[in-house]
Parts: sequence; C-alpha cells; structure tokens
Amino acid sequence: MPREADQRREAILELAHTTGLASVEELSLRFDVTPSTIRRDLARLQQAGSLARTYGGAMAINGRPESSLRERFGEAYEAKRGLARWAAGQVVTGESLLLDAGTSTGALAHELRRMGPLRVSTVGLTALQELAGLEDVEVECLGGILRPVSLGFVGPVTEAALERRTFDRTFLGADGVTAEDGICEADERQTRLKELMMRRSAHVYVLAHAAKLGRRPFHAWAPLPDACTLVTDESATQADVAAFTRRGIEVVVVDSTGQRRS
Amino acid sequence: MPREADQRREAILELAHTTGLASVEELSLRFDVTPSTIRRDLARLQQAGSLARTYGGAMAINGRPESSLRERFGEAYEAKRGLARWAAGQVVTGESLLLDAGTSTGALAHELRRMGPLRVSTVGLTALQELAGLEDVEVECLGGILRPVSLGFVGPVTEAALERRTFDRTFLGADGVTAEDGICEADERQTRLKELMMRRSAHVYVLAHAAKLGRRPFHAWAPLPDACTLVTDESATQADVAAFTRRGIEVVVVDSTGQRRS
DNA sequence: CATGTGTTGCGCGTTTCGCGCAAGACTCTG
DNA sequence: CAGAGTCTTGCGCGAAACGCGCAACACATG
Repeated sequence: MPREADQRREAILELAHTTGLASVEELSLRFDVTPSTIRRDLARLQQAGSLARTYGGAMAINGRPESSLRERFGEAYEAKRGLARWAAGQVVTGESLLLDAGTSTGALAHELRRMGPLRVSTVGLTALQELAGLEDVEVECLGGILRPVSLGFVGPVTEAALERRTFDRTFLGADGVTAEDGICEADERQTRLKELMMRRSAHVYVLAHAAKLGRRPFHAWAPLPDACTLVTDESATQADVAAFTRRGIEVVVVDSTGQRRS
Repeated sequence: MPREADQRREAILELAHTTGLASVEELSLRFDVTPSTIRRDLARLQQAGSLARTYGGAMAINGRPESSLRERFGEAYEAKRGLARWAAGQVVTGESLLLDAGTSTGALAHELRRMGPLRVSTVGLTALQELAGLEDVEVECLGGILRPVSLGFVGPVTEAALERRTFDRTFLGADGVTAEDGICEADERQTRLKELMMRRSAHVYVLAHAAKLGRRPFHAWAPLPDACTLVTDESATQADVAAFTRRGIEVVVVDSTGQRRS
C-alpha cells in the first residue's frame, strides 16, 4: 500500500482539525490530486468517523469518537430520550442533582439544559459536555480518573468529593439491572461509586431501557436502596417489571415522548 | 412575519440537535414544504451558526455557539499551536502532568494525544475532551465547579484534590502575564488555584502568546515561582522578554512549528 | 515473471445546490 | 378598506458536487 496516500489522509485530518473546515478544491490543489481522490479520502475518513462531510468539503468532528456518539447513542435512542424526558419532568427548579455517567444520563443532561436554575453534579463527561457554558446551571464535576470506555470518572478523588455533598435527586445509569442483585457494572470501582452515590441522595432514579432489565453482563453489583425508582420504557415485559415491584421497588414505564404509561 | 416559519426553523433545530443528523427530503416531508424551503431554512440556520450544512441535509453543531470554538480559538491560533508543540516536546513518556484550563493548554492536550503512556491531570474541560477515550493516557479530572466562560474547574473540591497529588510538570495558561506581578486572572478563585497548582509541581511552564505579555486586564494575581519557564511566540517584543529574564524567569520563544528561536 | 492489492484519473449520469422570479400571506398606515 | 411594504413560498433553471464503474498504474509478494 502506497504510504503516500495514507500520509495525505493523515494530513487532511490534521488540516481539518486545525482549520476546522476544508474544501475539496482547496485540498486537491494542496496535494496536487484530482477532486475525485480527495472525495474518496473524505468518504473514507468520514466512514472512519474522524470527519464530517459537508457540501464541497469536510469539517472536523468535535469532541468524542463517533463510537460513543452514534453507535452507542443510536442504540435504543428513542427509548433513552423518553426516560430522560420523564426524569427531567421530576426535577424541580433550584434543586441539587447528581448525574451518573453514561448515555442515558447524558440525554437527561440535554433535557435539563432548558430547565432554568439548577445545581448539577456529575461523574460523567457526557453530561459535562451537555451542560458546559450554561449560565443558569451550576455545573460541578466530582473529578477522578476518566474511564476511556464509559467516559465516567471513578476513583478515590471522586469518592472523596462525593462525601462532602448531598443531593435532592440522583439519576443513575446501568449496564444491567436485576431485581435480586441491583445494578451490574463491568468494574468494581463503578459499583462502589454507585453505592456511594445512592447514599448521598434522598431520591434515587435508575434509568434503564428495557434491554438492560434482567441482564447480568458482568459480575460487580451495587444493591438498590429502598427508596428507589426504576425508569424504563414500554418494551419492558410484564415479568421484568413485576420482579421489581415484588421487591418493593417503584417502576415507572414511559413512552418515547416521556409520558408515563404505568 | 409568519410565526409558522419561525416555528418550523426552531423545530428543525430541535430535531437536528436530538437526531444529530437530518436530511432535506426528510424534513420537507415532515413539515410538508418543498425542499427549497428547507434548504433556505438550513442556510439561514447555518449562517446563524446553530447548524452545519452537509450534502443533502444538516448536522447538529456540537457544543457552544461558534464564538468560543473558532473565534477565540482562531485568535492567535498558529502561535498557540507552536507553544503547544514545544511544550509537548518537553514531556517525557511516563510522566505525570498537570494541565490548566484554557485554549493554550487545550492545544497542548491535543498534541499529547500521540505521545504514548502518560498521566495527565487537568482542571479544564477542553483538555478533557481532547484526551477522552485514549487508551494509553490516564486522564484525571480534579473536579470542581465549572466556570461557564473559561470552561475550567475551580473551588474547594479542586483545591482539595490538588493537595493529594504532585506532578512532574505543570502547564498553565493566563489571561495576562507581567514580570512584576505574575499571572493575571478575572477571578480570585482562579489565581488561588494557579498558585496551588504551581506549588504541586517541580517544573512550571506558563504558556502565553505575545499578546498576553504585559497585559493587566483584571486585578487578581498569582506570583510566579522561581523555577518557572515562560513560553511565548515570536511576535513578543525584546522589551517584554527582557523584563522577565531580568527577574530570573526563563523565557522560551518558539515559532509556529514549535521550534525554539531563543 | 505473474499475481494481487491498492490507488488514481477520467467520464458518466444523478443529486443537490443556489438563485431569480412571481405569487401569496401578513402587517402597518393613511 | 385600499395600498404599500415585508416576508415567505413554490417553481424552474443552470451550475456545482456527488457517487460509481472502468481502465491504467504502482508496488509488494510468491
């Protein structure tokens, strides 16, 4: 494989990331190849998720690797937005909230943007990005080591910060949830953190779309407290829901517009 | 003016921001108008900076209004990149670094992406975003309250986290720097934080392009320590540079490629 | 040398774009 | 109520950009 082509593509990427915007013609002159070739390069880079194609050129993709943005975000997106909307509806102006890391809570953060004065603490980079720059929301990051996959903060720093604060409501995500064992995560640091988060708040909400219910993908667990609301979507089975209610856990089923259905 | 049109444009914006991507045809069907109208809407929204046009549609622009992204980033961009490159060249694989908030240190973070195993702590959201998702860099956020303008974290949580850690090198930004008083910032919390950051590290670098030298835009100050390197660009005057060296502060002047010039 | 992979330039038909124009809807004003 | 002004919309048209297939070429490998 000619390295010349790879070099050019890398240079294009570099250029796009620094300039922010680059046109096909510009690039074709710059590298002395035909617009066709540039188009092919851009198509490839776009597919790799490192660029966004525009009319006549390309622009740098801001922020996160596409993987977490569309691939993981696309999965059950409508459902998650429904959960987020309902959850946002529970929030009262002026409250102090705690947001977990993950896409569900990221969606919640997005909904919170238009909710006026709030105080939001979070352990998730996604939520931070959603709330960054807002004037009427006091955003706090609890700090910690950033986990590359989930884009969440964990570790002693996070836990120490948590211990200095309490919240009106806490919203958690999960890799899996069961009625028996609670929240399932890949990592023990995460479950310990979630336990701590649950203890620091009067109300705890677990946002988990139907596919998460009953799943046990890993082996680290955080038990659910008594005062806890599980929020899920319409495709949850009766059996799944019943398992939780039997344990005394309130279950809220919402549709994709955020309306409660049961 | 027909409010119907404004409503549609707002809805388009909403849709684009939640879906991430929207096609012209899709939108034209959704709102029952011709593609022409949609195109005009998109053009207007694009010009307003709330949207990016793609071939056949539009995509949501991540993050905040273009102002902070390009306008502020564009200002002295080449110079900042030069500083960042030189600074990245100082770093040795495996070290522990501390990065301040701001665009200069954001640019540094960008350069650090390809530098292999590192441990980077930061008080800036920009740096976090640059380093998010990397496997071979351990990223730590010190936490704190997020200041909307600078996208930096401040407050007791940040300071407490800092006190538990030391670093091999610290890279600071500044709103202004003078030889007499040191670093100038808008906010006392920021200067206190910077003082603390300087104390936690063996080497301190201050990244400040020429326009920052001698500036006193605000009235909160953080004095420079003895072991301190000021990194600036070629457009710095001899007088400015001399003022610092006279005080015993090492000054490094770099060109836009990151090569040292003096 | 033959083979295979990857890249490039070119031509083609298709899609999308931007612009100008005329018609319609609305507001304001006399 | 009439008329002027503003804004918007749909349509048609030429220009630009797009994707695709084809043939030629470079380069590494067996």
